[in-house]
Amino acid sequence: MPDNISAALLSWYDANARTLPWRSAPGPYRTWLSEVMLQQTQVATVIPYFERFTARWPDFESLAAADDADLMSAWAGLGYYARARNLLACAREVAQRGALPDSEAELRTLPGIGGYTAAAIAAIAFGRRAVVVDANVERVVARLFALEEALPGAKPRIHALADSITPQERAGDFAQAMMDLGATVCTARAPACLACPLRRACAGFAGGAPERFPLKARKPDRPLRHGTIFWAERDGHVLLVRRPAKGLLGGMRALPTGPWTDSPPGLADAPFDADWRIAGAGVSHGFTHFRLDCALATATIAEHSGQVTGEWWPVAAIGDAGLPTLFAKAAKALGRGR
DNA sequence: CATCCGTGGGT
DNA sequence: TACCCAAGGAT
Repeated sequence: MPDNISAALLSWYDANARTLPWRSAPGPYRTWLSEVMLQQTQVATVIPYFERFTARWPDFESLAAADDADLMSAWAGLGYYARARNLLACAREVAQRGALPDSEAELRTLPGIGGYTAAAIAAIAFGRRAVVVDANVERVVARLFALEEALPGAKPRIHALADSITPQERAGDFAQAMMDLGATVCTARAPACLACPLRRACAGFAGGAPERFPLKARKPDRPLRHGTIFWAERDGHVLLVRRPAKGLLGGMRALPTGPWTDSPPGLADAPFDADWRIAGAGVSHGFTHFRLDCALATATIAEHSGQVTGEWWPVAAIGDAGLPTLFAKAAKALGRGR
């Protein structure tokens, strides 16, 4: 049965593989870059970022020489900004070593490369047999075997089952085929079982309710937190700061804020004394594990007193500052965004 | 092992 | 609308 599954899937893939930028001119650099961008991020979102990155930084050497701020700005909007910091650290390490290692174990030691990404690069870029398990594979496997054990506890079991159906040859194509299948046929909400090449082998389909798998524990509600975002304008420029390297939106250029709190903090934590005014509209933003409501405070000043650490950015070019979405929303709400 | 870490698409 | 979900990794 395992051989039947991989053969049927590879045959389907040969006829139905998606055309994706990283599948043309393949190689270690493009495979690595795409896999990092695709972590917890959908294909449609990644494509324009991948195109811009590969046009500007076509190989490890050019990326390794990139300016940190330029890299972070180019990543702005893609989320999970630790990926961008690790991307740069990884590129510099690879440039120093001369090449990306081709074994799972060595790949696994590089910044930003965990178990999934190491397996994916080994299989896709280097033709190694590796067991590649992402959320698509988890879903397809859970349905194929009608797995009653819930995630995340079922991960070891799913990995073993994925191993059992991974072929000795073409493991990279097999992995990509599983992900294409999960993204286009074996989807989370309404799987298109009648179009599935694995239908006859699928215990979930046989049971009549494949969409029930994989079982998952319900996630707790996200708490609501509050903050204030400060828009300080002087002579056509707005004050921007660099957030601390670690933590939320770490390392990103940003508008000044105070810490997030359980109730609206108002004008506490303003970057300097001024005639701050709360704007009529605020911004709401959802993060992975909490929701955030922010008031917007504005001040226009002739010159600031005291030390202000940050940079004064042309308001007309605020769209080029590389701001994370929360702050891009704030600029837009104030009529300064694009 | 549980938390933390973004964002946009789809329903 | 509110929620689930996505080519996960680091701590």
